[in-house]
Order: sequence, then structure tokens, then C-alpha cells
Amino acid sequence: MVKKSTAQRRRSGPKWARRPEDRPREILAAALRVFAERGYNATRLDDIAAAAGVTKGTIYYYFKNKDALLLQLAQAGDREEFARMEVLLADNAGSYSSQLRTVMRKGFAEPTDEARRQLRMVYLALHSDEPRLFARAVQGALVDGWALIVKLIERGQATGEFRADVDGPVAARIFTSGLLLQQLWRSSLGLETLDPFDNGRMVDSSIELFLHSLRPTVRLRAVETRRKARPS
Amino acid sequence: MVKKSTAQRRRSGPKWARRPEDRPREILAAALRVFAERGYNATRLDDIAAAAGVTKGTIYYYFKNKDALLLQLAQAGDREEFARMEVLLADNAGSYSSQLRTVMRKGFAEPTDEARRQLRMVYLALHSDEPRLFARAVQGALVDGWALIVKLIERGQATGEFRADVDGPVAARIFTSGLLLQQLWRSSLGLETLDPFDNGRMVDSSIELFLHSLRPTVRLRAVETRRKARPS
DNA sequence: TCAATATCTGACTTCATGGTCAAAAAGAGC
DNA sequence: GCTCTTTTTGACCATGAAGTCAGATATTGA
Repeated sequence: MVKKSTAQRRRSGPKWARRPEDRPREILAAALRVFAERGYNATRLDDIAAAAGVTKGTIYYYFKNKDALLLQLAQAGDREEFARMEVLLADNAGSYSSQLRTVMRKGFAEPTDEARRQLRMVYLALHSDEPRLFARAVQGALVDGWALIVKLIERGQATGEFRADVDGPVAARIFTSGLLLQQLWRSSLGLETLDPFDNGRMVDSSIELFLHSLRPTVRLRAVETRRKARPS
Repeated sequence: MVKKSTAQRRRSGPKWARRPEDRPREILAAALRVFAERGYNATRLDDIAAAAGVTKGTIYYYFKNKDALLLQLAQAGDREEFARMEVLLADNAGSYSSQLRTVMRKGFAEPTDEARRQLRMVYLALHSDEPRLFARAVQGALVDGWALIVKLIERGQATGEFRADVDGPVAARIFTSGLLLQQLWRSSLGLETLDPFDNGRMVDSSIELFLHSLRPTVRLRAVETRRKARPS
């Protein structure tokens, strides 16, 4: 994507060129690549600089610091993600259940395109490297995501598709956070070894749990009140 | 609890005493206090040493390193927590719903006793200081907790109190992780400001969501199949 | 009393990268 | 060509607590 060797050491040409228009984009692109490969902490600013064909000083000419670099990356990626989500929902005029299913799947299933996959890798590493920065990076997207989910739940409640007494805001937060934490622990930390679990099952089951918790029920009194036969 | 000034500088007495039986306990107790107050990273081993009335070298005489100190602390606390939980459940021979409610409340509501509260503070700080260590520290308790919850769900399924087709292991993991991540973000990171939420509501609503997702339902077909009137 | 040993001390070492900045180089304008 | 400004370079710096270890001190046992 970035032409690296184009003007590299043209015989007795200038040592470097001024390219203020392109540098920021190139640096950001390089940062995404390198962060995704090595993780946030393990990435040296010199690595990014090298990958972008500049030196560290140049990064500081265009960005405040390492955190800012990461934050810009995350914001851009999340904006794109949300734009896609809206298109997806516009196309999907099914029940609110199916819209919620779409949102959750899109949000938590493995991404197929490379850029999105890279951003996820960055997030995974970031969570175990710098949780505070991670929180800053994902907060915006999460709050927006929660608002979207709550909106869908409320509309479903209005039509009677979902039960009226469900706590929508809490539901949105609990299910997304649960899925997220599971994924974080499983990929970057060692949980997968200790407690192996398939991500597809995790996502699908969670979504079903989520939708089931929203659906109206008829309590089966006979079962509900039943007690164990023998007292312990 | 720890007699600090008892033999402190008795006139021309010995500079220090050998107390190999008590040192480890005292160091651990001091570590819990200081970690809870200042957080893991901000705590200097010299601080703990001072609080325990020894010097840093002594800590290294009894413990491998700072992490080991933390890990021992966590393990001891969690063992105690589980013991209490079992007693609590033995006393509570109600429905499986109510047992699950008890477990979740005990696990996530604000603790009342000081030691337990301190351990929570330690965990909160640890999560944002050293996520990998945090994961190691809580993994054991979580895996055991999940097993307990799954057991209760399965028993409830056997009696018909819960629906048969629920994915118990996923349910256990999602709800606990969701609640946990919410609490972590809200206390040690800045989420509470951006997205204020009452912890009591969070816990209670989550539990209800959890139980509702386990309960058998009678699908209301008329509502379930309904689609939005206008196609997009 | 005097080793021998267990316990404890505290000064010292160590280590690597994010960030700074003066100066060099490029290029625009005249 | 010659300034002047913008862009880029790259050598340098600052930092701070975890962990080590040689030796000091207490205790035990004979």
C-alpha cells in the first residue's frame, strides 16, 4: 500500500523528501500493522518509524505521543465499523430480535477483512498491555454500541416483541461486556488453555441467551415453586 | 492486629528479632493493607516492608517476588470466600433460582467485611495495573465459580426448573464476566463518569436477566413472527 | 562460651525506551 | 541563487523501583 522503495536512495538524489500530505497516513498505516503484529508495548516507536520509512522524530512532528497514535487508529477504525453497521441494519428490516442478532454477530464474530482483523489484534494486545488506554480506546464505540442496542430493545418492547419489564440498558451492557471479556481473556491471556471454549459457540449461545432474556414468558408455576425433595 | 511497637527499640535491646513463624503472615497482612490502599503498581516493596516492620530483604527471604506475594494473598482470600459460599448454600435449600441468586449476589455485591473489601480493592487496582497478573489471580476462583454455577444450572434443568436447551457453561461465563467487567471499568477506569450506573441496579438486573434466560418460556407466536410493516 | 546456622539488613546494581531538541536538509518563493 | 520556512533527522537524556547479595545480627545447641 505504501510505496516504500520508490525513491529509496536514488543515486545521489536527496536523502529524504518532504511529504507532509502523506506522512500522517503512512505513519498511521505502519502503526496499525506493527501494533497488530507485535502488540502495543512490544512495539518500539523506532519500529513504526522504520516501517513508515521515517525516523522517530517525524512521528513526533505529526503526533503528540504513542498513545495519541493508538487512539487515532482506534477512532478511525471504529467510525468505519459503525458506518458499516448502519448500512447492515438499514438492509435488515426483520424483527428486532434479528436486528439484535446482526449487531451482536457483527460486533463479536471474527472479522473477515484484514484491516478490521488487525484492529482487533491491536485491541487484544492493548487490553493486556495498557488497560487504561484500552478503556479509553473502546469507550466511545462501546457507549455508542450500547445506545444502539438499547434503542432496538426499546422498540421491540414497544411492539411487544420483548417483555416490558426488562432492564434494557443493563442487558446491553452485561451481554456485550461478558462476551468482550471472554474474548479478551481467551486470546491474549491464558484462559483458553485452562478453560477451552469455542468462540463460535460462545457468541451464538450468548446471543440466544440475550434474546431469550428479552422475550416474554409465561411462568410455569408448578415448576418454579418446586423444591428439592430431600433437605440437605 | 500486628503488634508493631511492642519491642520497638527497647533500650539497648537487640536491633531485631528472629520470628520466622510470624513473618510470612505479617508480611502478607501488611501487603494486603498497602496494596488495597495504594494499588499494586504504586506500592513499593519498601512500603510493605515498613508496614510489616521489616526490610525489603526479608520479604525476599520468604517470598519469591512481588507477584508471588499478590498471588498468595489472592488465593487465600478466594479460598475463604468459597468456604463461606458453601456454608451459605448449605443453609439455603430453596429453588435453584434462589441459590443462583445467592451465589451471584455474594459474588458481586459490595462486601461488608473489611478483609474482603480490601481484597476487592486490590483486584480493582490490579486489573488496570497488571492485567496478566490479575487474570492469573482470579482465574482459579472464576473457574471454580463457573463450575458451581453450571452445577446449579444442570440440577435445575434436571428438575425442569430451567429449560433444557440452555447453554449452561456459556451462561455462567457470560453473566459473571459481564458483571465483572462492568465493575472493573466503573471503579478503576473512568466509565462511571461517562456512563453512570448504579451498582445495585446492575447486579440485581443482571441476576434477573440471568434467571430469566434460564427459565422455560412459552413462545408467543403472534408476536415472535411479526415483522415491521414497511419494507425498506 | 563459642561455633554454626538461620534470619534479617540495606546499599547497590540494573536496564531500556519514550520523548526532546538542536541542527541539518529540502523546498518554496522571490 | 539566495533566503526563509517547513520538514526531518538522530544523538541524547532521564528515570526509579524490583531484585541481589555480602555481610551483620540473633538464636540455638553443645
